[in-house]
Amino acid sequence: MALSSPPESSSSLHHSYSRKQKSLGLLCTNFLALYNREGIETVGLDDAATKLGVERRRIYDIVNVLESVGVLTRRAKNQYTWKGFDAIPAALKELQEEGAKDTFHRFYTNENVKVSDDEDDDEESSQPSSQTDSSKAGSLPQTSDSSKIGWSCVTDNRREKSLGLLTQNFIKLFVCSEARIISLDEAAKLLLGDAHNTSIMRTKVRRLYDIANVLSSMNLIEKTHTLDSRKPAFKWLGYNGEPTFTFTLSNDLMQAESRKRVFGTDITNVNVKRSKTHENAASERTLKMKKHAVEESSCNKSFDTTHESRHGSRGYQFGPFAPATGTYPTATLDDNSRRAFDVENLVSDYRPSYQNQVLKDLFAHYMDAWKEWYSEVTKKDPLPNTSPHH
DNA sequence: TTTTCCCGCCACAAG
DNA sequence: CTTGTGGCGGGAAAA
Repeated sequence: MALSSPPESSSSLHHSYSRKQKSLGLLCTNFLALYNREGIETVGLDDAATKLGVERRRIYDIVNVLESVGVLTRRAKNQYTWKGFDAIPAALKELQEEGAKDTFHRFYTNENVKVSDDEDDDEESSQPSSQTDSSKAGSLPQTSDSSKIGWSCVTDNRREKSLGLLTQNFIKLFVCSEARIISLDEAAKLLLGDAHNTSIMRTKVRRLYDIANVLSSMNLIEKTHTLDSRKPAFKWLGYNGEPTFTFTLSNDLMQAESRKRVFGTDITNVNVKRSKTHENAASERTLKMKKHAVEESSCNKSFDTTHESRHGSRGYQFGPFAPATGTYPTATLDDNSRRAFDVENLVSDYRPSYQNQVLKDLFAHYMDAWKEWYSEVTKKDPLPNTSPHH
């Protein structure tokens, strides 16, 4: 047993295609690592797709939900403005107010999810002003709607059918109710208010999975289980700060990232395609870092006492998604720490993840910080390095 | 088996 | 027309 990792069957045969390395959540994490640093002000979709080695389509998914939370704003075709995590609080507040306004009176109880059967979400209701679009119009008395706070969700027309709105509505569920934990099934049902059409709901849930994954990588929510610890569900974390990688790395990484980027040659990210691909050789035994079992519950709670959202200053401060409110009935469970998860993906090179020089460099910095953090948390350092911290 | 959810077809809006 | 955006759901990996 060389590598920790999955409980896969016996001999590790060709590690074929793995969905985990293609997940939206991971992609989002990388996206954030790439753009969440001072100095960034615009992000181009092509640029992102190229650097991250994915198709455009996926970038749209991420960008749409990030925009729903204010981290990004569409500026023009193919171009977005980076607002950063600092824009989240305001966006959240806005959602809350907005949600409280319209028909979003959901009464939840700590132990019982009660939902009235009447209609529900779709926050566009509000003023029943029949806005029969087009056809001249000339002078409309109450035109109003001149976006007050940047992106407003009203004013939207046909096309705006999902993802962005779904994300906002999903967040409203948390932010406008007492519910701290909601399963996607419940969310889908609530955000649908109707549909028992399995088909409709199935699709909705698929979208929610996508959204939940990127929201998770931002640490706005966390995967857990319902109170009766049965069905998987998500817990609202709010804006506690850290987006996965919070430390700022030195300049050399910046440099690395801005290394030449030519159009014709995209990164080597091949499409392993899904299917039982035989997998190309590439089995180079290189790094084989043994991942210490972090399960030592020791590392949990620690940086919780003072959660200032001021990230950016160097230093580690990983936010291991930690069970801040440590309410895990039975410890253990799938504690796939985002962090450990990422480490594993980045370290193993027998499988190409979203590669790029950027990530390699990022990983190096990340490892250093991790070592430091590790030795501090568990008074024993994994290596001769001793952190000077008291 | 069920749950999670990636992939990419293809509709439709912009150039 | 071509290109940019993104619904939508099949079906395969993961649990």
